[in-house]
Amino acid sequence: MSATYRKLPRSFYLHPPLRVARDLLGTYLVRRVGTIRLVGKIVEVEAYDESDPASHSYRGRTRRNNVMFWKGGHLYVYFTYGMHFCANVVTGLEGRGEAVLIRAVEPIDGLDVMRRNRSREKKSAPPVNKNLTNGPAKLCEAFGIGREENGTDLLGEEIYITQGEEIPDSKIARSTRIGIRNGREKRWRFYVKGNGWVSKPWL
DNA sequence: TGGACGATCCCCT
DNA sequence: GGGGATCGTCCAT
Repeated sequence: MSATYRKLPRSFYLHPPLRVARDLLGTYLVRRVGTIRLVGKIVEVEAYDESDPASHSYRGRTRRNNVMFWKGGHLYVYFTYGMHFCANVVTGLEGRGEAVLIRAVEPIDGLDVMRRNRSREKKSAPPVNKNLTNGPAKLCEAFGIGREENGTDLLGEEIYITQGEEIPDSKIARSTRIGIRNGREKRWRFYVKGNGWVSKPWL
């Protein structure tokens, strides 16, 4: 791969979640399973930290949220609503309880496998069905991310993030976060303006 | 030990 | 636009 697509170094993740959230927009999430390579451009994210009543880490470290307290650059995957998984990028130093939820990606490579993984998806409108990856649980299903991927080191070979497209500030929108009660006033959601895979472009 | 609820999605009306 | 699916986690009893 060219220099443009270099894997993000550990140092990228060792910053507060608001900064990492913004910087993640335009980067490429990569999943490798054998010879298969799935790639999606990150277009929507949300930040969470330990002082934040909406965060899983708010009430301290537990078995469920343990990975959130690891050092930046790991994947925190949680199970919710009895049937869905969501993936977060852990940020900051060891012990801080910070993460960035990946809410949407634009499919770049491996779309046939993503469609197969999203088996419940019935209608497929050409050229690409945005329904494939325009939500946090949808993209996990498309990328085959579940319980077993919790704690994955993003500097490894299985799941990682590379540099991608530079998104200028003028193309970044900011809003309150989706689907939470406590801490709903915080505008800690970031997304790429006009991108067709953003989950709720009107918010 | 039990019950309420959740960083969601999909189908039905 | 609304509700059901479905279960791990947390907190109150």
